[in-house]
Amino acid sequence: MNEEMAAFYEAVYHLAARIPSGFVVTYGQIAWMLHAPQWSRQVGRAMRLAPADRAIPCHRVVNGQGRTVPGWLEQRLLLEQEGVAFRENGCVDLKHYRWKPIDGHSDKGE
DNA sequence: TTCTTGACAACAG
DNA sequence: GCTGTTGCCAAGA
Repeated sequence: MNEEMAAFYEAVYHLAARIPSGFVVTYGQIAWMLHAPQWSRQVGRAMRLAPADRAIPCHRVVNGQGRTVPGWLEQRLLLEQEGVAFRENGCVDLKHYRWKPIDGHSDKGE
């Protein structure tokens, strides 16, 4: 664990803590925001190591395919309570619930 | 020290 | 659109 890694983890926690209710973000997007798209896996690892002291809504973080964490059914329930709709296959509509810290209403494409 | 695993993303079928 | 395989980087045994 280097200082850079620790800073990356802190950035992940800080960003995840900014996720509003009713919206979700992907691991890859978080890594992309931190200028480290190759560290998408480390984002997921940071979430698993997410300390309760930060009160991080890690349940609002899903993978790029919109699928929830296998083995963690509670995540789906929590998101449903937030207002996020799930498909029959268990995937989330990232097209409608993907949170953007830079812009949160434009979805026309660019 | 090396090998295996993992809350993933991207590409192929 | 969904499932399966490959590659990335770090942590654990």
